[in-house]
This record gives sequence, structure tokens and C-alpha cells, in this order.
Amino acid sequence: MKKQLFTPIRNREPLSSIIATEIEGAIFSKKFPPGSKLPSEAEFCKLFGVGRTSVREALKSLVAQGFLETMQGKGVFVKSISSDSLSDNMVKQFEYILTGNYAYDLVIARQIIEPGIAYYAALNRTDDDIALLQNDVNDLVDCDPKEIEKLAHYDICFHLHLAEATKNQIMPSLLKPINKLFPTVKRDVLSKIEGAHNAAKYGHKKILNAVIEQNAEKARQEMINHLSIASDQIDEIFKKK
Amino acid sequence: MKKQLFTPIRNREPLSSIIATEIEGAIFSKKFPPGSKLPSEAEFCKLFGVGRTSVREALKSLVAQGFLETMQGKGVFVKSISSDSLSDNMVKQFEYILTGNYAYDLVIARQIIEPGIAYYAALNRTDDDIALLQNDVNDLVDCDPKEIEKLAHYDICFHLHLAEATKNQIMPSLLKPINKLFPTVKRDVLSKIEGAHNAAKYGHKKILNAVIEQNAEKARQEMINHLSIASDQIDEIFKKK
DNA sequence: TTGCAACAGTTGTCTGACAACTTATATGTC
DNA sequence: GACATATAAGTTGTCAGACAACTGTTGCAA
Repeated sequence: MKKQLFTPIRNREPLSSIIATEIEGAIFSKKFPPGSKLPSEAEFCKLFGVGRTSVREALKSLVAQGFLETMQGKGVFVKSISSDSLSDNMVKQFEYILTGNYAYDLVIARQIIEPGIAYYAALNRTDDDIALLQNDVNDLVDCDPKEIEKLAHYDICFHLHLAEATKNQIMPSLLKPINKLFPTVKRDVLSKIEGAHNAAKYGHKKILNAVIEQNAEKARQEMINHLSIASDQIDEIFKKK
Repeated sequence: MKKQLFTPIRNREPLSSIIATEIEGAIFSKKFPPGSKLPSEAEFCKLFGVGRTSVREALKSLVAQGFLETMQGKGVFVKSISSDSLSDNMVKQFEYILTGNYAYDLVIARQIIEPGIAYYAALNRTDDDIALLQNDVNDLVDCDPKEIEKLAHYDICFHLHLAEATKNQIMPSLLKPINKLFPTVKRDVLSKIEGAHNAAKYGHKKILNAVIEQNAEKARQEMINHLSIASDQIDEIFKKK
């Protein structure tokens, strides 16, 4: 058996990955700020001294991750990541990893995080937040109980606006994917459970009042009540099946 | 001005996107189960009737999103998405969208979701969970207070195992990115605040006891206490600066 | 049987070419 | 001069062919 001073370099990272990391770094360090145009593929080829294939595949990766946006004939642009696009990605991946009947997991997840959201929303809400929340409640109240889609939408809006009222940068991004996975469940509830609409109306109203009063503990408790009712409704559906 | 019956088709979706969607669908519907090998690039070319470029770029997208894994000389394989890889993606995107000093946002985010986690962990924990948590606490107790890295690691492990004890599929994936962004902050606290190590030890112990007793409300309260201490410590650091 | 060489199959990269799209420039007409 | 049109240049999208790099297998020879 020969003794080897140097072992051959294997599994070296593909060029496209290296380039992707490089460009990603430049984006993260805001060397290319959101909305700005990146150098063209041809320029990158010269800069990195590689073929167009490698550059294109690197860019494709970053596009797939939501950092870039390509426009044929125009160029490649840095995408200003909204928490929206982030949660879209999360939704996709959640859909893939969640197994079995995950409706219940969604309900529990909301019961875990939303009381805390209500609490901090009550503490940090501004008058603008109140206005938005009031609108959501009004929309829900005025809505025709038969328009399930709209009902579900207004319901979700309320919860998202509440998350934004916490003034925490992270919470909306965590709540959104849960809510985006929720509509199917929510529609089921609204269409099959008598009085679900009314329950939602009053639940939201009570939470909103507590938030207006900046009574954090009360807001938390009202959210717990609101969600436990929703949870019971889902139980009921499963029993029926 | 001529009247046009048909307007030219513009902005048609790139082939590579269409192909990516197509393959993604096949993956999601478990037509290619996790770990399985996809057809080779050449085969895809024949199947879709397109060039290799388009196929490769489609695959690159899916690799970037964490659904696939390519191995040179072997082929392309469906990656079994762990909540780990999901949270890795989230971390990257959070790092990008979070602005300013987000340490405080992280702290608050934990205060929002972790009490709920403690609550449901107490309700749903198994004996195995207790064993894991007990290990984490022991590791933290036995650890040399100077080994900041290890301390931070054991600390995080406890919180993650607690999230897993809720038996909720979603919570670990939500908590992980927060914890992965946290170490910098945590190291700061552990190295700069006298007694932070002890505070963590006792906090975890109390939470664990409540979880063992399956006293959900107590677990929740202990978590609130534990995190409020951590929060105060961070406040202290900011004041010092 | 063992070791090695050759081969076939796969992904990685390069090159050149052309299509499709966008923008700016130049041209021609009124 | 003003305006519509044609042209050109720059950009991304796609194709084809070639070869490099890596993996696994197969067959041959010692």
C-alpha cells in the first residue's frame, strides 16, 4: 500500500455553487441593494473567468431561493424580499414535510403562538393598527355569511394584522405560513358548523377591545378562548366524518 | 390602427420554470419518494422534448429549494426534507429581511412562542422526551462555565427538545430558525453577564419539573420567568454599550 | 481469487449559435 | 421640428455538441 502525501481532491464544490455563494454574499452585504440590477451574465463570465453555464446556474439557484428576479431582455435584479415571499417558500416546504392529517397540528400551532401575539399586540399596538384591525372586524361583520371565501379571508387578515401590531419583525413571517395552510380547514369549519361565523365575529371583537384597552393579559385570554372554540369546531367535524 | 384578433404571446413562462413545476409536482405527489433517484438529465430531455440546459436549470432550482440533491456521477435524488433543512432556508432568508438590531426581536419572538410550547410539552410529553430533556439539563449543569460555545449549545438543545415534546409537527420548524439566529446573542450574554449560566440552569430545571409533573400552566409560567430573566440580561448588555 | 484496466452512465463545464425580449438610437415621413 | 417606424445593441432563454470529472460495473489477467 502506497503512502500518499496528497490525496486527490474529490467532491469539490461545483463552480456554480461557489459562484452562487459569492453573489449571495454580495447581495447580503447590500453591495447590490434590493431593486438594483446585477451585472449581466456576460459580465459575470468575465469577472469570475467561467463559462456562461456556471453563471446561469448560480443565478438560477438564487432566483429559486427568492433573492433574485430575472427579466428577459432587461437583466437580473435583486428582489426585495418581503415576508410574503418568505412565507410562500415556507408554505411549500411545510406542505412537503407535513405528514398525515396536519389540520390538528395547525390548530395547535396557532394555540401556541397566537395568545402570545395578542399579548404583545396589546402592548405595542399603534392607532394605525387599531384602525386596520377595526376594519377587519367590520368586514367580517358586514360580510354575507354565505361567502365562505371572503369570511375566511377577513378572518385571516385580522390575525395577521394582530401579528404586525406586535411590532416584532419575526412573528408575521411565522404566522403567515400557518395561515396560508389554513384556509382549507377554515372553509370546512365555516361551511359545516352552524354559528361559526358568529363565533368568529364575537371572538375578534373581544380581542380587539382588549387590544384597544392595551390590556395584554386580557387580550391573551380572549385569544385562548377564541381559538379553543375554533378547536372544538374542528373536533366536531372530525367526529362527523 | 389594425384590429388584432390575436395578440402576440409575451412573457411566457420560461421552459425551465415549467419543467421545474412539473418535476416538483411529481415529487410532492410522492411519485418519486424521498431518497429515490430521478431520471437522468438525458432522460428528462427526451421525456419533455427539450434541451439539456432547460432540464439542468429546472433541477438546479429544485436543488436550491432543498427538494433535490445532485451527486456527480451518480444522479439526482429526492431529498427527504428534514425540518433541519427547512429551518436552514428560513435562517438564510430571515438574515436577509431582518433589519437593524434584531436581537431584541428574537428575544420577544421567543417570549411569544415558547410559553405556549412549554404548556403543550407538559401536556404531551412522553417518557422519552423527559429523558432527553433531563440529559440536556445535566449537560448544562456539568458543563464548564467557561465553555461558552457548549453552554449555548446545551441551552438551545433543551428548548428544541421541548418543542419536539409538544408532538406538534410545526413548532420545531418555527423555533429552530429563531434559535439558529440566537447563538451570537446567547454567547454575548453568557460571556458578559455574571450568573447567566446559573440562571439558565435553574430556569431549565424548574421548567423540566413542571413538564415532568405534566403541570402545563406551571410550565408556561416557568418559561415566562426563564425568558424574562434572559430578556433582562440582554437589556443590561445594551445599556452597557 | 484478486487486482487492475477499460467502459458505460452520470453530472459538471465550456463554447458557439440562435431565439425572444427590451431599450435606445437612427431614419424617414409629414 | 414632431412623430411613427425601422434598426441596432444589449440582455436573458434555449439548443446542440463536446469534453472533463466522477461512479459503478464488467471483464481480463496475474
